[in-house]
Amino acid sequence: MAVSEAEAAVMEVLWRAAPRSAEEILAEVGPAQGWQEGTVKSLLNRLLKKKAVKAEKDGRRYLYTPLLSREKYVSQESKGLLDRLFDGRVAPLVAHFSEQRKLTKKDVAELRKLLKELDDE
Amino acid sequence: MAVSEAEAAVMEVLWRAAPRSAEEILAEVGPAQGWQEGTVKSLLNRLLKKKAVKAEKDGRRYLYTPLLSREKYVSQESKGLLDRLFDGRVAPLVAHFSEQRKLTKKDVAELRKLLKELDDE
DNA sequence: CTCCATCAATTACGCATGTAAACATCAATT
DNA sequence: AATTGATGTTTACATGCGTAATTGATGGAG
Repeated sequence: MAVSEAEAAVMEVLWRAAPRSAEEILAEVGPAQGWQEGTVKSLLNRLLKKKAVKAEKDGRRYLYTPLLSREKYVSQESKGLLDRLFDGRVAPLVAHFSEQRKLTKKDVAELRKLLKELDDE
Repeated sequence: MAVSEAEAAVMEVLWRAAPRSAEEILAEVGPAQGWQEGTVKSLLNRLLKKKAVKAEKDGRRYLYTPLLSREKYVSQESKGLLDRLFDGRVAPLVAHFSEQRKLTKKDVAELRKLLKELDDE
């Protein structure tokens, strides 16, 4: 079962710093998403069921820690999109953004650097 | 309302060639996805409701044509992923694929070419 | 004309999701 | 010990999705 988008918002908090209590997570994600307590609790429980986080007791409450790494999650999502829309190839994806003028100067500079580094191998 | 993944599979058929009848669409997408008639009809109707396709009567049946372009769909999906996972910047996305060794020789060659063309502007 | 075959439209159903209320537990306070 | 406040657990409910069966319309065969 995949981690949904709302669940991912909770994961993001945990990826920034963990372990965290439900209260801390709510404080960080609640306002931005307009969520309240029950919602965050539910998301945490679904993440537990999906083995994307684990919880350890800390006195009266629990502290949550990610089990699924951000790297892994990002990989899955990215690969999914790439396969579905660009036949699994990266260059067409970048070409797409280029056509949409979504490449900033900084992007271009970084891409150049990246390619140069690939050369030096 | 967003076009779902199953719906997108139907759109792909129409993007390849349109207008098409439900029967033709089924023939092309059914076997690959393991769908049968009713499923494809439902998806077509949902796409109609979402204004992603239009239908025009052709004798006893309908011919379907995309209203949503593939370009636009790809843009929405790509931008969504980019914003959610890479803070809206392209270079980190490519760096990610590079680290995952998902860049083929061909990708690298094409990226080089792309950057060169950007130079010539 | 009536009946059948062919399409499309409607309805259905289980599961995931987003969102949250209700309930349970338990430590701390009165 | 009883109450309260903080937390976590369970249940709920509307919506969307994947999948399909059922119903409805309509043009062609007899």
